[in-house]
Amino acid sequence: MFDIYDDLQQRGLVHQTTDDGLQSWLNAQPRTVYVGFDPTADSMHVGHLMGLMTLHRFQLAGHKPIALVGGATGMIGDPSGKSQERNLLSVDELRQNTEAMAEQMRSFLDFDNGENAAELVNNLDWMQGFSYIEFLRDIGKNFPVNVMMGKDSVKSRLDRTDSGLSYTEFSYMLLQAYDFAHLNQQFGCEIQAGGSDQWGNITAGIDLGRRMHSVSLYGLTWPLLTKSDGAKMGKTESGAIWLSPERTSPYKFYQYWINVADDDAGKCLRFLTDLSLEEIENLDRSREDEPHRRESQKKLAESVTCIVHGDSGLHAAIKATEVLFGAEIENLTDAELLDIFADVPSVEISPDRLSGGELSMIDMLVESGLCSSKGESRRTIEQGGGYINNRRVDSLDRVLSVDDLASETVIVLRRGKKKFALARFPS
RNA sequence: GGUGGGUUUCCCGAGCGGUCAAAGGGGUCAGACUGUAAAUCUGAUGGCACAGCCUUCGAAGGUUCGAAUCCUUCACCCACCA
Repeated sequence: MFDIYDDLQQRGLVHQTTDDGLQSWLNAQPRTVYVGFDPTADSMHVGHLMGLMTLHRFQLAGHKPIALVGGATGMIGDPSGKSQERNLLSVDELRQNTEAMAEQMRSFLDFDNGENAAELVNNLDWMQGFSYIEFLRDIGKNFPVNVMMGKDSVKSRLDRTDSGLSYTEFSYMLLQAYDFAHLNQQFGCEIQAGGSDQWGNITAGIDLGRRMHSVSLYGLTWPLLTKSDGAKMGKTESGAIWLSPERTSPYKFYQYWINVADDDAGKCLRFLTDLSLEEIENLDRSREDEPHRRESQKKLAESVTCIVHGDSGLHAAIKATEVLFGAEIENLTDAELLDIFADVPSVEISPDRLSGGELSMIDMLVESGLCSSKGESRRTIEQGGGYINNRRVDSLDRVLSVDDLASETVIVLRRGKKKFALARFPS
């Protein structure tokens, strides 16, 4: 067992705690900690990494982690940090999402290592048996509305004139609070961790535990992971970065971390990797002294991709990176190319047009979707932004031929630095 | 209800009878530099059969050799007065 509090503290992961004695309490004996995840989609995304890694660390330190998937709370929608009432998901969607997320947890937590094996629970299991009357009598009775009204998550919504807060969302914290009390009874769980926006819900659970069972519970929040420019980590113009390879390919996932700004790299390394503090400090120094080597980003991308996608996913991502950012592409097989460019859009074109010498680069860029009009295509080529197999096209009249095939039937097109498309000419 | 002002290309915003596909800025896209970064610099930025042609300036009509620019009607927005 190592000092988890000290570890979290040094990594900057302690935002708020409910008790100053938390550190010694944690070190006294193995404890059971829980973090909740709402099943809002059929995959988790980068935003969930903080919670997953926190549980992961607790487990490494010798404590018992419980990952709670909110099958029940997900039906309500947490108003914390949300500016608008949420749309309700269907029971069916929630069930699928819950299962998919549970599967993804396996990369982060060990569910069968005996002593402090992780537990996976779904609050729907204990919530669905409740009748409304029962819940009001047993649970609701313990919540003073005036206290609830004081919570930031509620207050901020009441202050808005453009979007209110439904009774349903207002009641959300009762459900989450009950989860904590319930896990305490069932698993002896005594501490709940969460993002800083969960503070209100966590303390509500602690209050409930004291009122219902006279137990002392603890809470811990981590800071929100944001970028130095204020934006949310894990969001790109094209949407969130997901953990599921179907939604975000390992290559894209890897690239996201490779491209993390220097200013954010240190934080990400501390929050999202298992690297020792000593290693991280070395990387900090490397970023300072030889930033061009980007050791931090490489290490970060490697580490995070590996835990999410495993060794094979990591290797695929690195291989793809080498090809995409390497020299001219040639002498590869279709299989290799299609694998590497798995998440690149592709168009299928009749091979006759290739052998007939009638397929111009101008048309090709438009047909592949890299350019939206011939004018744009023309411009791109004129400015040196059009590439075939990573080799720049220098003439507006360039016509594609069978000699341009990078593999049996594929030509790799590129616009600018990073936008690729595949043209396939199946025979 | 009355009187003025507005509606411009992705956004903001100039233009006020021909030299207007329409200044300038932002954004975006390419290029250079670089570290697959940031900053910076350069170029591009309606479509096409691209030294030319076609379609755009709230909508529909009209005046004129010619209109984003003038007139009429309609729609929406803003300001001031009731």
